Amino acid sequence: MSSIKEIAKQVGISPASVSIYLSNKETNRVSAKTKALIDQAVTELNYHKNVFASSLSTHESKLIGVIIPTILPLFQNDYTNALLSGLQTRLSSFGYGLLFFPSSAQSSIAIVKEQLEKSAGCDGYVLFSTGFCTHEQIHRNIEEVGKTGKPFVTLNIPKVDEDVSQVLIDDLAQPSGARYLIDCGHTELLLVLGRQGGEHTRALQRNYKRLLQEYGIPYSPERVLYGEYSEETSYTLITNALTAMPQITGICCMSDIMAASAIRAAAATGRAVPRDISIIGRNDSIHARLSLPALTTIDLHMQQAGSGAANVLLDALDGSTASQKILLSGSLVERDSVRSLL
Amino acid sequence: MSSIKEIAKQVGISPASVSIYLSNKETNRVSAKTKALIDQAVTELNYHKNVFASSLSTHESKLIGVIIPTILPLFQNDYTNALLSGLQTRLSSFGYGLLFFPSSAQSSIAIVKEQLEKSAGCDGYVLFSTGFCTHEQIHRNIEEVGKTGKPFVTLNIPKVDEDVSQVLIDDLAQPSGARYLIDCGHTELLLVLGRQGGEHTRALQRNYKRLLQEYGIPYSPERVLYGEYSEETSYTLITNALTAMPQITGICCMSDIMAASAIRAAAATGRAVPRDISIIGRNDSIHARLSLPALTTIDLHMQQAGSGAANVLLDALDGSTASQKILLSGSLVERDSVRSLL
DNA sequence: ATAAATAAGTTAACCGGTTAACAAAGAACC
DNA sequence: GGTTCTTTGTTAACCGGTTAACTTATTTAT
Repeated sequence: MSSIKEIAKQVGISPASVSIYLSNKETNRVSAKTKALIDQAVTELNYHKNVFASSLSTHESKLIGVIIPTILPLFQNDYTNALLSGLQTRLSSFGYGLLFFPSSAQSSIAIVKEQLEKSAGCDGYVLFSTGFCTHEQIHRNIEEVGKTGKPFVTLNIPKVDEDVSQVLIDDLAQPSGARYLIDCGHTELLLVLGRQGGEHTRALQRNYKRLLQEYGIPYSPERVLYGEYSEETSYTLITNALTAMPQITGICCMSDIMAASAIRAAAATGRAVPRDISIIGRNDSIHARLSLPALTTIDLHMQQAGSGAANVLLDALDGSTASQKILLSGSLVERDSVRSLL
Repeated sequence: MSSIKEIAKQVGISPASVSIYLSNKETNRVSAKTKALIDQAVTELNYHKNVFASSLSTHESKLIGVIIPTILPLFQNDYTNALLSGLQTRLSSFGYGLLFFPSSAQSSIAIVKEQLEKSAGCDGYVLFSTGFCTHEQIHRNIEEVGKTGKPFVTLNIPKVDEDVSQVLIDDLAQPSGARYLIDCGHTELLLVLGRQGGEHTRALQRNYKRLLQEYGIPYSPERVLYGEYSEETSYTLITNALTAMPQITGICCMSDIMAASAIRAAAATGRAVPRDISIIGRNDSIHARLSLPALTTIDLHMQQAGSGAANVLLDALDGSTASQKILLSGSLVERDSVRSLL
């Protein structure tokens, strides 16, 4: 590893001059001749600036820490990937890199602590909430990240009172899909949720109950499934449910993956979609476009949420101290998996 | 941001002692009593070790740089995500974090250079190859990363002569799917490739030609499509191709996404899969399991490749200097999208 | 011709931790 | 009682870059 000193030695100047030039190529404190010599030495010695040394001095690392409290492998989840994608794209265009920390812990809170442990030095953080986080844990995690004193945004988190920047997706807790099915005349519904105990699931379920009440449709627990966002679990559960309850005409799923599984489950139990049964997904991920029939779904604008979070963070990094709350609404994407009964 | 000095001051000892304890809690150079005091101060002052300062001293950052030469948003690609997932999971369990650098450049080579520019200080690198990389660029990129002197692994890269560690997927360049279709009696084939010019696509195409020759099947360019790994592009191209060439009975796709699109295209042109037309995918991603009929596909074991790469890197980080080449074979996963004509 | 401004560069302290080398006090040993 | 070993620390240099303050030589202005 060549250092700034070696460059300086080769050119025959002081390390300071090299640093001055390298951190601002337009400086007029280094002559054109010397600049050229430095450039040459940089190439010859294959010099790359040590970010760590540099950050240590400048107190700026151009690195954002990503805190995702999950025990599942990363990069395997639709929601998170879309969010990350939007985030990365935007941050990257402002010169910021992303940092993912290791963690061997098992609980949401311990993971966050462990990841923060190794992260001091980042310019800011993005805190995700996942299907593993309970209400209580979300608050603790926000508090923990807050203690770093660095700017941060929370993402994919149910609305929270704390005075922190957050990008909220209005429809995250809204059973908009179910409402649409009801509006299309369906009353015999199946609701496929994520992970039992997770805050996302709980909030959605709460509002679903309220929705049924509003329409005077009875709520029955056996019509609520916990598919755990997994295609296998949801396929099995839905297949069983459809067999046990042939009167079902509409399935509202909390994710497109589970909705795609629902299509398969419908086929497995001899039903055609949407003729015999209507299915609605959520997220408008690629699965919605690929499945046959293509899924009617709620676009949660996850990618936009990611870039929105990046914007908020960028503002804070820029010195803005006010916490921002960005509210995104989901939108219905009508495709071919829902039939109106009216 | 509290520092080690503040801890030291509060406890009334030298910063060195704090550092000694904090970098090895089992040390016997600090008394139990002092240890407790330090722990207390750490909690009270909410101290987190500055990784950068620490790495600077120890020349170890526990951070791996991920170099992905693409201009597309990250985390939106099946292949890459599976690879990253395997990589992250394994590296994480050994305490390594992942670093993604920003880049605004447009060419594969410039991106790699720019990302390396900001990365000195990582303990090692993972170099991806993408559909954007030509043969020439892949070599240049390897050379560029090699110049850092840090251990690195190449991933998702067609076999390369250089003496560098690489995880190879044997089937990356093999038209195993096409061979299977032919073995099932299909001779009127459509090949759906990725991006024209990309090395992955080129290698596969070359070997596909050879395969047809081997079986005495004529090769015709209009039966080769460049779907660009995109569901829309491939859907349009395949729909058109099926309309123009009704004799086609088998479609071999370079990705599951394109295969899923092929199913939709088949439906759009009035064909049933696999009755009228057989379709085979590649990667065994979630799309293969979700589509209806479920896709017969080639499992490339991407996730395993990722963790394999992590292992190789871990070895190198551990001091092993020999470059390793890990060879993974793809395996056929038979589902419901291919019908035997024999 | 002289003062003031500019150009080009240097010195040295600092960022926050780490670690080799050293030190002082008490315990253990002969 | 003197020597050696432990225990529990400290000092100071260093990692690689940055930057305020300073210096010297050269222009420019008056």
